[in-house]
Amino acid sequence: MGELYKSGAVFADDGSELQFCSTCAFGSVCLPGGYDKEALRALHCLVEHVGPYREGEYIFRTNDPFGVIYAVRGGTVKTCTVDSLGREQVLGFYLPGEMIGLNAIHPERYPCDAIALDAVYLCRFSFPALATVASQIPGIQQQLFRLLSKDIGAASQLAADRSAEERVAAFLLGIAGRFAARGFSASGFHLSMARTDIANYLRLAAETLSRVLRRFQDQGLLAVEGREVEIRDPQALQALARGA
Amino acid sequence: MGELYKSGAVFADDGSELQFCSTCAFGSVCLPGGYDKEALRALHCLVEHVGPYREGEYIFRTNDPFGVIYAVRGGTVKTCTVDSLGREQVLGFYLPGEMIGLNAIHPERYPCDAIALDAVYLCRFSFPALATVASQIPGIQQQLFRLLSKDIGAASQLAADRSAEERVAAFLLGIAGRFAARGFSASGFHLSMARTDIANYLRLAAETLSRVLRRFQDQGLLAVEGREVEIRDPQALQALARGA
DNA sequence: CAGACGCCTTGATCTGCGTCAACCGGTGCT
DNA sequence: AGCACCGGTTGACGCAGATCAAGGCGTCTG
Repeated sequence: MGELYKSGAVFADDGSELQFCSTCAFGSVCLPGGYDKEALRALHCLVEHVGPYREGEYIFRTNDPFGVIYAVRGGTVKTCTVDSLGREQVLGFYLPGEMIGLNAIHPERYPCDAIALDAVYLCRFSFPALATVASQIPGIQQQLFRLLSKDIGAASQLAADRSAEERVAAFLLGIAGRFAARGFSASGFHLSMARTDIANYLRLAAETLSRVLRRFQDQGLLAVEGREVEIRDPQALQALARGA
Repeated sequence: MGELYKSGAVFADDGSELQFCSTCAFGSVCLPGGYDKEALRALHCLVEHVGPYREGEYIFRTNDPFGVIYAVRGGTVKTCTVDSLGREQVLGFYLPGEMIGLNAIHPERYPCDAIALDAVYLCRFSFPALATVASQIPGIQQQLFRLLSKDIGAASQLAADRSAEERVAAFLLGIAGRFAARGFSASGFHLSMARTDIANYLRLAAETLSRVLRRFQDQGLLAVEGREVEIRDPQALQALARGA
């Protein structure tokens, strides 16, 4: 396995402003060298860097009034709801470059908790301010629409009716792809979330997740050691994820 | 049971333009008498009325290139995907006043099929044109953000890990609430979708849905007769939906 | 009008996954 | 060092809901 992902919190490599932005959700519209300098300036003057949040800290809580959205700069965040009789439901995990809080626009309150899973650094955007900028800069409005639309797709994906093996395979490939998109290794990586959280996210019992991982490992599809994962046979996993 | 909902396709009562708009997703920003006359004019000149689509007709298909979104004016639409081995997954049902196609913005292709369940009338909006209007009229941009955000919530709701009874109870109350929001009866209504579709949407077998409905009926929570539903004890259903 | 087909329901059986229980190794606290 | 605790794994068992099978009813078709 590689080195980068073993060193703890996931981060853009050298920590410079520029590197942060290259992994960010707005990267495509506001990277220096990209065609939209104006967008870059506008965003840079409305973003606030916040963090670090420590493991277990809340970034926002269910029912907090909505005002800001966040982009993850470093670390990992989970969002979850807890229903009327205390059952937790993990809604998502967010890696660097991903956006949190978009599901709060409609109810105007956060409909879930957001919790740091390790040391978390964020960019905070006032949503009203961002909306104003968006109405002046089409690229940014467009990007917001895309991000929102993408989240609908992600949630529908989760809602699909699939077996334990399909879900686990799809989850691992999904994570791998997201790491790859940020320039990390897609074959070996560190999971910053507990088995419990992954299982909950996949709507499985932790025991079931454990058994599926063992089975995959016995079949040589991957190697798992604690939270370190190495994908050995992505083709076969793809096939499983699609319901072979 | 009442009369209106027995007469077939669901529609705003008198069919006038004004009535259509009062049930529409943009109603709140563009109703005459509302404060934003400008928005009203802008939207009215970019909307196209289309339909009727007949039962079973496709409004769009998976992988069609994205260009337009639709608001339902009359009738009911279902969206669904079919996975690599032909398993269908119903993603949603859309009643008058609801928006279809928002999940296509990101991939720039429709990620699902949209199929008419009865006689369907739609308002069609070119999305690029709508985005342009949105950047000039804050209320419309805001409304689009809200609609997108709402869909994330709806999809997450569906993804929640709940028992057959919880899902069915929540579904019926959800439909009732949406009818009520459009000015129809919340206690008695007509389902325009087949049991198969509802079951699929709820990730249940059709047989399970049938049994749960029977049980609810035996407990006096509701009366079902084919596709006619009458909610008898909304309190109790609420309790069940929350996982009593 | 007869037959066929689709939709829904009901009953019997099967099974994937949840639940319960026990155990292991690592980590932090006293 | 000793102990408690937490996260993860494994095995035995049970159950909610899927699957299989059959039958009823309404509608379309020839």
